[in-house]
Amino acid sequence: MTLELIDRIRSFNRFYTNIIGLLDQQYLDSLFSLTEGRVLYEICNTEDCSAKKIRKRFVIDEGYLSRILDHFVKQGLIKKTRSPNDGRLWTIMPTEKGKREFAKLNESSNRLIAQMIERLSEEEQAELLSKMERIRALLEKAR
Amino acid sequence: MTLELIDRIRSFNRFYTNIIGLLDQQYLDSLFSLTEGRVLYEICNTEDCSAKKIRKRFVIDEGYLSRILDHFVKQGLIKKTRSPNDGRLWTIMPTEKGKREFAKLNESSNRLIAQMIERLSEEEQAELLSKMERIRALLEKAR
DNA sequence: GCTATTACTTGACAAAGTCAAGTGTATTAC
DNA sequence: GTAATACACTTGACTTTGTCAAGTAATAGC
Repeated sequence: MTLELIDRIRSFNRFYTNIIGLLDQQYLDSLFSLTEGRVLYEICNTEDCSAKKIRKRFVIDEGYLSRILDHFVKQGLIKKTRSPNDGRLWTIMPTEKGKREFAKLNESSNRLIAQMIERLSEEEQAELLSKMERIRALLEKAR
Repeated sequence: MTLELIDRIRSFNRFYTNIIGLLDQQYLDSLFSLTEGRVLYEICNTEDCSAKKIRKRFVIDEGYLSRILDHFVKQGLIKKTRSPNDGRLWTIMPTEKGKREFAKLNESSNRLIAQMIERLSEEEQAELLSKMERIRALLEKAR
């Protein structure tokens, strides 16, 4: 394996870290931190969501997550109910307000991505996506 | 522009955020935070480096950067000298120790990337890189 | 039923990042 | 030339974000 190859992959990683950083700046204007946004995303996109399931999706300290969820409850964004099957688990459901806030965040993320690619032709946009998905397939295969 | 396209790009972004997150965990074992590592990288890879130049490479609070540099000086990783041309600027140079520490960090990053792709064939590795570089070209063009 | 494990919570703390005012140097406008 | 302005960086005060470990309550394994 050449160092050249690795260096260039790392260069891409720095580049893409910046891209993600730019996109994440939207959170500065929102009510949410980046991590809170990610948590809300999982809550709104996971069947029978629980803290346990969220922690399977990405690395986050248990206590920190607990506090974020607590904060969401206080803001009226989610409801927690004890799971009927297993009393240690809490089932987490977004409230109507939670769904609305998530939809807002979602739209603003969509707008940003749209801006990011608006100057590309349709062909180029399709090419971009197909390359992304190929990268993902390769990296997942390599795990 | 279809929503489907945007959704799938966002899905890639979440995926790649996790990849970068995994790679960044190496910093937990090192003497540096992620941001410090990035700053040290720029110092070791920029001609006539200054705080101003670092801030052109990525978004970082001026005061925060100043403190990181101060910390590096105290650790003996860098030397700051007033620029002869413009007394407002400080020229930042890594010391021998700074270069060594950076080399360590660098090697451990290289190892991680090597691990990440070791199960791919040479052809697949080359394909991965070429797709990354095409993505970068497209996104830079679109700016 | 006793022990161990699991899911989550809480307290204390540290790290990371932000904001605004402050210092010294350079540039611009007259 | 000098007064006003801009620039590069520093410092103080602060908030946000994240971590660690001990604690509570429920379940699982024997």
